[in-house]
Amino acid sequence: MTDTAANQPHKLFLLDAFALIYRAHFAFSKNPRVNSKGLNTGAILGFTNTLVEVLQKEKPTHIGVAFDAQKKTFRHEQFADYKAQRQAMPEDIGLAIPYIKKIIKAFNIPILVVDGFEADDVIGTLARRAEAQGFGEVFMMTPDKDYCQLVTDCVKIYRPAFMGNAAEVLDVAHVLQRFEIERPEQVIDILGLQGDASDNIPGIPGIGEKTAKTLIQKYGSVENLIANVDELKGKQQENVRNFAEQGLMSKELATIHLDVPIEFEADKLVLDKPNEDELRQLFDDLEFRQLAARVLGGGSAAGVSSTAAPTPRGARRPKVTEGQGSLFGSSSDAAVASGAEEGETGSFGAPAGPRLTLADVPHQYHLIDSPELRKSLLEFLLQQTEVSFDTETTGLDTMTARLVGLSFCWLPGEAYYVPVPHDDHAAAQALIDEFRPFFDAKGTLKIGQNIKYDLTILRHYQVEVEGPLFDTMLAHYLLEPDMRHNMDVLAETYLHYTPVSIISLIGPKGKNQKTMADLPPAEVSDYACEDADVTLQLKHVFEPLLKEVGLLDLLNEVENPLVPVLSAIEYEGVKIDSGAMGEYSAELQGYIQEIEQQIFTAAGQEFNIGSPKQLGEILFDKLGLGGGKIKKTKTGQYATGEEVLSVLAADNPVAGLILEHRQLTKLRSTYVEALPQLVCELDGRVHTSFNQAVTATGRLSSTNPNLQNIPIRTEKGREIRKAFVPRDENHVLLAADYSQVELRIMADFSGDKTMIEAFRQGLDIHTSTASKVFHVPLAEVDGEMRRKAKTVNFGIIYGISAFGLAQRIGISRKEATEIIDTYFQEFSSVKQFMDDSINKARELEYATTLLGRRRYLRDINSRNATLRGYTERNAINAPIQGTAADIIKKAMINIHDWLLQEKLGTKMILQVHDELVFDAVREEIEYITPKIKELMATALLLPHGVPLEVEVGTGRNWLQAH
DNA sequence: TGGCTCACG
DNA sequence: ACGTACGTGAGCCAG
Repeated sequence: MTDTAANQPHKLFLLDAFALIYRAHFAFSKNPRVNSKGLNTGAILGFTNTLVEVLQKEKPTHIGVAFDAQKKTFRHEQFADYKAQRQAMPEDIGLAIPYIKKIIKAFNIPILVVDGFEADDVIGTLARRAEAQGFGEVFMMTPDKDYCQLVTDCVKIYRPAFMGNAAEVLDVAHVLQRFEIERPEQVIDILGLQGDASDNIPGIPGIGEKTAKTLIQKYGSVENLIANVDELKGKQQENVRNFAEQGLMSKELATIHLDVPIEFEADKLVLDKPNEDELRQLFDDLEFRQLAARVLGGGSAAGVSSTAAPTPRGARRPKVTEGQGSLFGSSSDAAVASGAEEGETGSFGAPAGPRLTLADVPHQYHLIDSPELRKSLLEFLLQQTEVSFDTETTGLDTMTARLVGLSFCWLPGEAYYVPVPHDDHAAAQALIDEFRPFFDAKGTLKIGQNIKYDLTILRHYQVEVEGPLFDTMLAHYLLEPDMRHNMDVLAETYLHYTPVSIISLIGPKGKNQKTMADLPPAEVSDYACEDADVTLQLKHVFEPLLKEVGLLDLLNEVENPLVPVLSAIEYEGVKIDSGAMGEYSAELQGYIQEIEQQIFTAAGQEFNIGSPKQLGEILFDKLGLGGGKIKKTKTGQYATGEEVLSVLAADNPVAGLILEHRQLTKLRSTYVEALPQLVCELDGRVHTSFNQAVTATGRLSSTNPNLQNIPIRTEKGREIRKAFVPRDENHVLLAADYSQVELRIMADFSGDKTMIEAFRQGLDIHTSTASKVFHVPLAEVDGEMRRKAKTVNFGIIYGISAFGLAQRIGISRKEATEIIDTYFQEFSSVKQFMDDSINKARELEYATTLLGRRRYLRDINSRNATLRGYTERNAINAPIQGTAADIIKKAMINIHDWLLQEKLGTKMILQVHDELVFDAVREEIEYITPKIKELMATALLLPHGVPLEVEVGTGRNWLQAH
């Protein structure tokens, strides 16, 4: 009976199953978890983790999990379109549900379903009835904001931890603040007015979040608003009048019903002990080892299925997709609990579990530590057609790291580790030289994970590794461009194997962290061998997958051959004139202080100009700028971005001063101060890292420092380029730029006669566009028209919108629409191309470049208009931006090969998306200039034959070279 | 750590 | 009606 509820600190948790499941599924969508049977377990793991977390942390006394009824609910009958827009449940979720129900049952937690009602009605009703019975605390566990209408002093929302956010309890105060209302029930009125796109609740046209809040603050409810519709003005009045019925219906739909025919019987919801055997079986089937250890106690999970026989040595490479598990034994006894299992969102704390070592799986890893053994290893290496190798070093910075060891593997499960005497450079060099024949061997495929790192390390020992190469990181990048390509995760996902973590060897990050050099070779050996082994096995998984989707050529002809090119570029580095930087820093400092004083005087006080928060308060609260309409950021702060301040600058000079201050401090801290600090002491140059596996489109990115965003657009910024100089008097910088590559690609892909003709004639493309769009002869295009046309041209590549164009050139949306319409009349094939790109992407759910590189566009058919729009613009832009990336990558490979082949001293030192920079030997300039132009222009031929043009310049610094 | 702002193509 | 141009990386502030 329920009489015990009244006076004890009872704590009831009611979970909204579907809401939590959808969210969990989404959380794993970036790196899906698939077990060896091919089941996507993300939703199951996420949901179960949330459940376990709440059980362990919150210790509820009572609990229940509510599911939506399978049949139609009363809402469908009331309103035919209800949830009609919602996509069908993803297949993975449908498959996950039975498992989740089984898990809930194994926990002995009741499942609550009432025919004709949704989970929120069930939960709402139970919460109300629990409160009426004097129950202590009720938590509705859900990420769904509709529940805000139900919150009382006793009933709260519990939003579980998610994507790094801590769990959060929402009480009455939170709700009132968030919706700016007086009573929680008014949440329904807000939702009734503004609607809810995901549930297809229409609301009233023209009313969004802000208007809804304002109107409810004034009128209190939808009904009262309608009653006083006469007070409203213009279009708004019309809308409220015409859609009054729809508003009331929307309110009704948003209302959670509290009269579901279900009793609240506290004793049926008392938290019971789980059925451990059932849970163990389920976790075992699902391969949730970490979770099993956490819920059922350490070690127990690993012991369950240890009877599985190790895979015999002869049985190589069972296919993962067939659910066989990996070479390292059946997946259930090989992969033991490890910190990595729970994914990398960080939201699921992973306490240290029992960890088996490699000793528990079949492998033969050998330490090769004598001249005789090395000789013998080399002989074997030279007989192989493909070998994976890995370097162990003292750190991640290629400039300072020393080699500690080399590992090699050519048969799965069998690897060799060669320690390198890292404290004696001559001895290390001698040992590496022993293996030179292998690195020089042109017939041997060298396989590595992020092999650029290994190449650069070896380059410091004068070893230039000969291709062909195969990088598993890049292989995965082509397969799944928007995921991470960390080897441990790849091993988990594709081999169902958990590699030894590096932390277990060198300790956690901190000042006591060891390096590989601090450990005896015997301890490093297994780790190093395992890396080479896993890499080899990943290659064998990825290669057929790539072949299947037609990406193997792109990998073998572009990405892999680019690796040594980038390694060489990074190794060379760029010389920085630190003295010039120092002088410029002082000069900037002078300007900054001057402006600072002016700002303080204008503000009447000193404050931190760099703090958007303080700045906003000064500008808007103290000085009262902005005249009424003040933009805020989504976190509720005043927006103080460039856009806002440049508008304000018309009213008050302070805004302009702040913009100038921003610009100067940015230049100082990001470039002038930071760059000299990154100059390598050994050679006086900065060595950036080019990341080949981060962008969604196929471009490179540059970090540490980022040399792809060195200022050029403003005069004071441009100065910085003067400090990028050639290595010595005998060199100059040579910069080669593609002119308008992306527009040329679009002209070619669309086959637009007008635009192609303009490029063929060598016209200035923006002037030519202006002439067409504004209907004036070429000669009469003025600067303003050209500027606008240029913005339009860029806009086209990005998937133009009238709003965006209007914003950027400061015209009305109507004018922007007219310009775009005219543009599409004049360049009708371009319009056709954009439509085709979207339609093709709708069908395939990805877009491709000229070389077949893919960008997945899984939201292209989303019902969410904003998301869909964003994805549609990607469908237009990705092939263009990505093809430009394909082209310059090809050019880099060809130029690098040519420079080597001709034994020239000129070095490629930078790539900036459409530009290559060289440290050029003076005497070579005449010879190389036309060749570089030619190699860039012909790296790839566009299908319709639109020519690519390249501009080359030279100078004593990067600025002059342009 | 995430949000904001701003540097580049 | 909705919200609004594509792709990056870094420094600073605030919690």
